[in-house]
Parts: sequence; structure tokens; C-alpha cells
Amino acid sequence: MDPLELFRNETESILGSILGKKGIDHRPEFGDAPKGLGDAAFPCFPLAKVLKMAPVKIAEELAEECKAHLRRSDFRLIEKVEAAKGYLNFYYNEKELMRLTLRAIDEMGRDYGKGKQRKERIILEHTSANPNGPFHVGRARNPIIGDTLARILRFAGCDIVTEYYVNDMGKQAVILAWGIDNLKGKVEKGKGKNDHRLVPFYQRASALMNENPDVLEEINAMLKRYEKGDRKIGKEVQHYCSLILEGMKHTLREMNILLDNYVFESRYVYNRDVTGVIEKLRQSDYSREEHGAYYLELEDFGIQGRETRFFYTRKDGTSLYTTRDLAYHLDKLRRGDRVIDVLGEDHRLQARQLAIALGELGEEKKPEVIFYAFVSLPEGKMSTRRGRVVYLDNLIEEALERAYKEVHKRRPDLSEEDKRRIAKIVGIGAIRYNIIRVQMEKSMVFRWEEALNFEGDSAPFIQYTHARASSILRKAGDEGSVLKEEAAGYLLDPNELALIRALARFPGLVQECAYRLKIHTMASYLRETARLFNQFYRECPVLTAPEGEREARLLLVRAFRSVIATGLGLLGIEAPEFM
RNA sequence: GCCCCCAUGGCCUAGUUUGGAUAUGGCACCAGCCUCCGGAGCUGGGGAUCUCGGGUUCGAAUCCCGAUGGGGGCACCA
Repeated sequence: MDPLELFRNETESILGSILGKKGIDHRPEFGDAPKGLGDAAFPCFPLAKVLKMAPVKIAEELAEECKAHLRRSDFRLIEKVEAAKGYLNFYYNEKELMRLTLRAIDEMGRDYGKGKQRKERIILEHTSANPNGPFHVGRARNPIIGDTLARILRFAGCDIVTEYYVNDMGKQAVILAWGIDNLKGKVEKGKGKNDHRLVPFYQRASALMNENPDVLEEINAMLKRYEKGDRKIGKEVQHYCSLILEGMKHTLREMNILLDNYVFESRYVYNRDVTGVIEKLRQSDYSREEHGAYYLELEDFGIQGRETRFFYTRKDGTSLYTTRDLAYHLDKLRRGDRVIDVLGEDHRLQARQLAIALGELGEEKKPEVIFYAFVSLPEGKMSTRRGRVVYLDNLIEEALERAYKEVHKRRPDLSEEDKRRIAKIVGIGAIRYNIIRVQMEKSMVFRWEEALNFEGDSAPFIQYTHARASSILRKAGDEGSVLKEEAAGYLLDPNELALIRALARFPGLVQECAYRLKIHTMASYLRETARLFNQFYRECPVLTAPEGEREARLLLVRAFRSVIATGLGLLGIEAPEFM
């Protein structure tokens, strides 16, 4: 149930019929009016030319006709219509707005805002980081964006499956295996989880390969045998990859991120899908060959730059990463109605090449790709090689520690167990929120003080309002639920109305987030709604309010707490009862 | 060399896709608010020629062209 949708329907219907009578084929499009000037605004400027009238005049005339129309019919939700500076402003009947919104939330609880279940299946690929070392924060945007998007789409009603594509084939994977095999005892193991323990082997092997042509030769030979189907090498490489992946999964779990499927790249070589892709691509009109290696000439597709060729086999006939990715995408497109990929912006060109190649393979559907810009450090790009990285695990550790100190300072009365639990909820929330609050195409510079911000525009700020609301409800016990339809009659303060307006927007916002694949708007919404609650909290005492008013306010607090908890949940952030 | 993305107060950011009324919040700064439901909060204040230059339009942060600055990419790597 979307309280605003009903209102929109009424305004569109009334204005549509009036314009229709005038013979104007103009589907009314509404915008938001500035504060205090109504709930839906119709700009009359575009009509000026058609009607040969001043916009101000048009607005006044239309307002009169709307008023007449309103008197004749039963549009309950529209309170009034006014003309102002060339705009036609519709006002939502405040009592109805409050009644409908509070009732919807009270009845639906945590399902308020949930979209109708759709049949169409979405496969969302995200994270897919190479299993050769721990996550660093430069790449942490991917799993957080991906997981949040999945949560929102699912809530919006989509049938969605999330997938991590594991690169257990290719050079990276072989370098790691070569390193572990050949450098045992020569390289000091890292500490802790598998990903940290084993990454030094990868780093050292990678360096050796660049210095020493013999090593490179060895690794290439190993790679070739692997791809040609050598079971022993295959098993070994995959084993090391999965060891590291285990450590990486642990980090994801810490961040409240669980994926449905882990799809291994090697599978598409073993099941011959990759061979099929190569054979089919060779029949493309754009396919060429050079020294035994095959490529697609993409100049005609608008690909520009130094190199317009897109290689899909090496000269030894083995596949490349993108070839295997093509097989994976064909598989995904077969399994799902929509395919969404979350990728770093360094993959923009590859994504275009992939889309073109899919077309050449006869695939009509295309993956929808969303790109995020990188997180860098104040001193520059993150680089594992130069030791200029912040690992996600270290960030998490730091966040939990700082959150623990805060909790301990503010709530020394809590048990040790509670303090730890709250610290985790707050620390992880702060990290996730900090990534999500910014539009993903904007690059961001990682700063500890921002990533661990617990005030203002942050998850802890929102979580705090949830704890406050919970505290009130705890003290009130189960009262308040007696009042339902009449509650609106007691809510007369502008702060109450402002808060309810925000709660009414929630269902529409969920759909918009899902439709546009924009998730930062959910973060903005929650921050704004939490702010409104704090203002209400300050101005409208609940527990000490007189009979009636007290119950009505309790209903509002309960509604707020429910929506804010649902919203935080969509961001993968927990909402504590106290903190 | 060529292609793509980004640019909003000292710093971070919303609004840009679908042009519309006074440009959204936060941090920092200044001044206030706990005998009162939790001050991780609230109120007030100062601070923005929306990078620059053209154009389209009744109207541009938003659309178009150009420039500048920053980021990314242009492998028989992934």
C-alpha cells in the first residue's frame, strides 16, 4: 500500500480530465512543490504556447476548474488546489495522509513498502574478486553495493539470485599455486585467516615472474596444461583458490554479506561451453586471425583507442578471461530474465566488448552493468605491490574497536556481551553506510575519520534514533495500539506531520531505488527521516502527553521505528534496540 | 593520440536520467539547549557567481558544444 500513490492517482485523474476537455493532449506530470506549497505541483509554463495565455493566468483558471470539479466529485485525498506563480499546487488532505499512512504501517509492519512479487528472475553478479588475497578497501565498494542492491531488489518484489564469479583459472590463479609450491620456506607466511596467510606467496611469485623469464615460462606452461585439462594441476590450483576464498567469505560474512551462488570459472572450460563460444565467434563476420590467435575487429562497433581488436583466443588456442566470461554470461542470460553486473569502472571497455561479442553470439539480451568508481587513499591509488593498501579486515577491526570504546564510554552499565554485540552492529553499519551514502560513480578518498564517523551523516546516527524510539516503546509497554483510525485527530504538530510525510514516501522510494538501480537515495532517505524523528522527539513528548495524544504519538513512534528498521535492513545494517 | 566517467560553501554530499518556484544535508566554525521520553541529539548564525566559456529555452546545477582540472581505460593479463 502506497499512501502517496493514491493521492497521485487522484491528482492525475482530475487534471487529466480537465485538460482532456480542453482538447490538450498533455499527460500531466507533477513535480514536488517547495515546502508548504503543497504535495504535488503542476507547472503550467509548457501550456502557455498552446493556450496563448500567460502561465499565471492558466494556473488560476485551472485552479478554478479543479475546485469546481472537486465540489462535484468525491476525491477524498485532495484537500485543496491553489494557483501560485504559474504553478498549480495540490494539497494532500493531512488527516487522510496521516490516517492512511499510519494504518498501512500498523497493519503491514515490516512488510510496509514491500513490492508485489514479480515473476521475472534477476541474476545479480557482484564482488567476484580474484581469490589471491584479502579484500582491500579500494574494492570494498563492490560487495557493499552489490549486497545492498540485492536486498532492495528483493524487497521491491524481484526474484533475485546473487552470484560471485570465482576466477579459479587464468594466470592469477596459477601464479598463486606456483608460489605456494615453489616458495615454501622461502617466504614468510602471513598471519591470521587463509587469505592473509597465503597472499605473500602470490605477491612474491608475481614479482619473481616479472623479474625472471624462466619463472614466467614455467607459469605459462602450467597454465596451458591446466586449461588443456590436466586434472592434477587443476585440482591443486582450485584447492589453493578455495582456501583463500574461504578467508574472503569470512570477511563478507562479517559485513552481513551472503551470496547465493559461487560459480567457478573453470566449470565453463570443463563443460566445453568455452569451446562452443570460440567456435561460434569464429563464424562472426568480424572475426580475424593473427599468428594463430583469434580476435573480433570492433572498429565498426564504435570501439576507439589504440587497440580496437578484441582477442578471444591465445595463439596456442587457449581461452582468455573474457572468453570464459562470455560463456558465463550466456549461462546467466539463459538462467535469468535480467542479468545485472556490478563492476569497477576499470571494466567499462571490457563490458562494451562483452556486450558486442554476446551480440555476435546471437544473444539478444544484454547484461545491465552498474559501475562504481574507486576508493583511493589520500596519498594516491591503492597498490598491494607498493604496500599502500588498507585491508577491509583491518578497517573492520578498527571500526569494531572504536565502536566498542564509544559504547563502553556511554553505556558502562551494559554487559560485556552486549557491548561487543552493539559495537559490531555500529561498526559494521558505519562502514557500509559510508560507502552507500555516496553516488557510486563518484570516486572517493578513503579517510579513517570519515569511514569511522559515528555522528551526523552516518549509520550510528540513524541507529541511535531507532534506539531512542525503542526506548520510548519499551517504557510504554504495549499501550497505544488501541488507537487506530482516530489517531490522526490528535497529531496536530507540524513535526508530526513532517515525519508522517516521510514515512508515506517509503514505498515509492523502494520502487524508485529498485527501478533506477540507485541505492544511495535510500541512505539519504533514512538520514532525513531520522532527522525528522529527532525533531519530533524534541518537540513532542510522548510518554507525558495527555490521553489520546499519547496513544497517537506512540503509534507514530512505532511506525517510525518499523520503517527505519526496514530501511536499515535494506542497507544490510542492523537496528539495535539500545546502544 | 583516442575513448569513457566525474566537477555543487574551507572539506564531504543531495538534487542531474524526466529543465521549473528560495540549491539538500553533514563535518568544521560561532551562539544557544539536559530539574523534562537516551546530548551518537536539537535550535539559531555566518559561509555557494552549482569549475570556466558559449548555446538552446519563457526558465538551466540539470540539456547541447567547447575548454580546464581529477579519475579510469585503450594486452595473445585478470
